[in-house]
Amino acid sequence: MKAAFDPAATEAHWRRRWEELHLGEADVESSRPSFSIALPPPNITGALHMGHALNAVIQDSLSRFHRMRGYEVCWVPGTDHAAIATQNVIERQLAQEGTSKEELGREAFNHRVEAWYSTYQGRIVEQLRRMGASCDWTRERFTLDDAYVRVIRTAFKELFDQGLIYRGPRIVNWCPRCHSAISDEEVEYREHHDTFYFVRYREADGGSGLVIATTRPETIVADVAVAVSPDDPRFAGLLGKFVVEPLTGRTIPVIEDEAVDPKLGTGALKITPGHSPEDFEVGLRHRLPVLTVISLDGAMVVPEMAELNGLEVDRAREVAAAMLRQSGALEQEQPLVHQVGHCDRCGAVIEPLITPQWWVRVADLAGPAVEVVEKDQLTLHPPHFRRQYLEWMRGLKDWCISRQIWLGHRIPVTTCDAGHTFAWIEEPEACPECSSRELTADPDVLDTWFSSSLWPFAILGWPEQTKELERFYPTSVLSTGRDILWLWVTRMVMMGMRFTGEIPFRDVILHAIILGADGARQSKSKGNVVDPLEMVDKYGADALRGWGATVAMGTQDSKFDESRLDGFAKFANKLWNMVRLLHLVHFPEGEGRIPATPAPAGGELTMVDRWILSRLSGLVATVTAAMTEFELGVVIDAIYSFAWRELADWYLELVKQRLQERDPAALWTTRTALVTMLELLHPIMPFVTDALAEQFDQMPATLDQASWPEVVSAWEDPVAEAGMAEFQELTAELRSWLQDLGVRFGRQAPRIPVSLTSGAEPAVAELIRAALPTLVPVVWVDPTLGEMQGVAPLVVRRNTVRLASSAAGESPQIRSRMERELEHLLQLRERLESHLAGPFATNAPSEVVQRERDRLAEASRREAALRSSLGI
RNA sequence: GGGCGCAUAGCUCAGGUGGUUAGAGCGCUACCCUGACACGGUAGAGGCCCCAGGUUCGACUCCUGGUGCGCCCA
Repeated sequence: MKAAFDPAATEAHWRRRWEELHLGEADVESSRPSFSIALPPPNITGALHMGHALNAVIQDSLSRFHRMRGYEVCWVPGTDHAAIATQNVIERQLAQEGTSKEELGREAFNHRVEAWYSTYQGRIVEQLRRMGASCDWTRERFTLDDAYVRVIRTAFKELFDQGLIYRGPRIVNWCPRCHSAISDEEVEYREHHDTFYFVRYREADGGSGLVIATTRPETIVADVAVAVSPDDPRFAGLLGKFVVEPLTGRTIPVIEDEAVDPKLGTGALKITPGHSPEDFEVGLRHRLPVLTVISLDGAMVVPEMAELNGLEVDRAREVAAAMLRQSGALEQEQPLVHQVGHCDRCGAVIEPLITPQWWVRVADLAGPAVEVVEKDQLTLHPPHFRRQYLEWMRGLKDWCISRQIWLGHRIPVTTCDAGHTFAWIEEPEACPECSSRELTADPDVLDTWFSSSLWPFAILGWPEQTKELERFYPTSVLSTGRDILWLWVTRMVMMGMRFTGEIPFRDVILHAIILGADGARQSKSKGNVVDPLEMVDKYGADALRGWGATVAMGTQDSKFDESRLDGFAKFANKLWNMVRLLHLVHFPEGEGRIPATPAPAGGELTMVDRWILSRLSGLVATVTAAMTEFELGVVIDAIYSFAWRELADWYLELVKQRLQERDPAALWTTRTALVTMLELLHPIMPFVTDALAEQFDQMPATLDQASWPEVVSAWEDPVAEAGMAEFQELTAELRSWLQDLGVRFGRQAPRIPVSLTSGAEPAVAELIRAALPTLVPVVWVDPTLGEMQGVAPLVVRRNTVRLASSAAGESPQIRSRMERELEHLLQLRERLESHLAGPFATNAPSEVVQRERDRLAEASRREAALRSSLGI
């Protein structure tokens, strides 16, 4: 074995091996229980970032764990065509090239899109593979595949035929840049510093009227009413009267409506149903007409007012304000900070507009989706998302699923010249009702969240009743970023319930968002995106995965911290060398596989062997429980500290000599501990663990095919654990003591002669006597020999160590250390005494009280010893 | 404005059904290139566990209020 772990060389080899073994490929015919995951299909708009990496780590770790536990695992990968996002990216490219999609034409545009897809699809798959994702690549899906198109049309037609999808003019979030409607969830609210304009509307009969406050004076020309809060005394006399809209002079009524907040602005609100969602609702309630003065391009359409007509909205706002100022209607202007909707894809300001769109009637769909969470058939992790989910679902409005863009799935609806409108799966040539061949296809495309809402069952072959569906649906786990809960998870649940009658997944893991090192969300424009491949190249895939495990369970968004990867890269190397230690025993000069040796009889195991086996058994229990609860952070912490802080730092250090002597108990115990640890770690760090498992004889081709370790209760050994604890404490104290004495620790430095008096059980005393000098440069001498004057003995529990040499001389360091220690003990004793003298002694459980009494006794003993040493 | 989450070492983060001396990685100091590993070892410095009340024998942990930050929704 080489002296250091080389991730780059190892990883390529193991990726190939896993593929040769068809590791990720699910067998529908097997008799094992099922475990399935639908990979949230990444947007094919770009490469994956560290958030995707985290999600891949979670899913892959769970997949590998379940394989080892004997499940038939089916983890289906894929990508999403992300229509609006991709179209935006390509449009930006075209703009840079000085052209546009209109200039290019549909066909050439589609070629550009295909080229883009093939580049990034490959890139994404490459990234996943490099991270070690053991997906079932044979089942990879893309949301534009023919089969997927059919799924979408089938689902759409079913909903359409049942009246759950309808078309109608309603106010929508219109992005003038994308030239499309977008859903409520795709609107991002940002703070704007604008002006609050206070505008007087006089009464039609000449009265002074009232003043409204608005941020959008340009829409005054589309006002159809002024509303005030019911029973607002300020406006009581005006109700039912008419006021004059101050730009074009139209008369409009004053109405009352609950939606008006009397405390906001002036308490009077202009009502513009054509350009405000809230006003649209008010308009419906009062049967008001709708005026539209803004085009789909975001320009004013007011033929009767040349000053405004054709202007961009922003410019029109200034012009309208100027006109009002001039006419005296504008009475006041105030700065106002408020939230303004932006398109979360392109950043343009959203223009609420009335356009005909396709809608999903969600009322019927939401019910079952609420029920399954209420009844805990579907569990959200972390649990606080449960309430958020339920509240959001209960307040759900109809979902706008049509988009006016070029890219995406066409809405499968056609209208004939006789006016028959019908949905289809195969594109029709004639109207099914009247056989007319004069057909007009709907020009819109579908929201990508509609198509991806079908993902968990679409990838398993729905609407056919496939074996895959029978076998792997409902899927077991869905893991995704917590920002996707509304956009996607909720919709998958609704659609899953509607089309399959079952939940699409049992557990949903909502992981944290990975922020850039600067604390901001990763974005290309901010330049803080970290490419997982770069991290894999630099630290190795296992290190990246170790990092992923530590952040997997955070409830809070997490700043990316590269130093964590560095730590795990070092850990991988540590593991490598732990195995190498045993390997060198068997093969001092070459290659070979560490042989499996027979288990020794119980009596041959030393206390140290029994200690590490006991710890190992506890580790198996901890890791298994944590894996089952998806607590990857607990898993990696537990294994890390066992491997490094117990197995490497103590067991291997103590067993070296016995290994050289080929002590069978030592060989067997070391191998057992190493192999079990590798098995437990394999789901999270598959490369280094497989590379190391390969160094052992009688191992499966990959640890994925090993069976998950069982807790061995016979290994539990409290006696060995207690003995080792005493040994470890004495060792640590002795090292510290010697350091304070100024003892040199070099290779050339002579061993320090010390004597030991131990009141511990013979086995523990023997352990100390035999093993301690292998860890600390001391040599035991007879306690009856002369003791170094002026240097106090070291007392740890039942053991006393005295310095027997004259080499160190009188040591001021040790004296000051003793004094510090004494001071500490005095404080501790006082605290304990007052504690025990108070109500604690009578009220606390007796074992807690006893523990405190023991501490006090121990402290008093040490104090007395110290005092005598210090001569005070 | 409503809801949710968070506040722990210089930085990034764990943690605990309330009970010894609160942990990790990285960084920092000193010593050690010892036959697994310098991608290492040993020792160490560094914490009013955000603030104020409350419950309790006992609060970093539970409750209330406050402050600050983040996210989601209006």
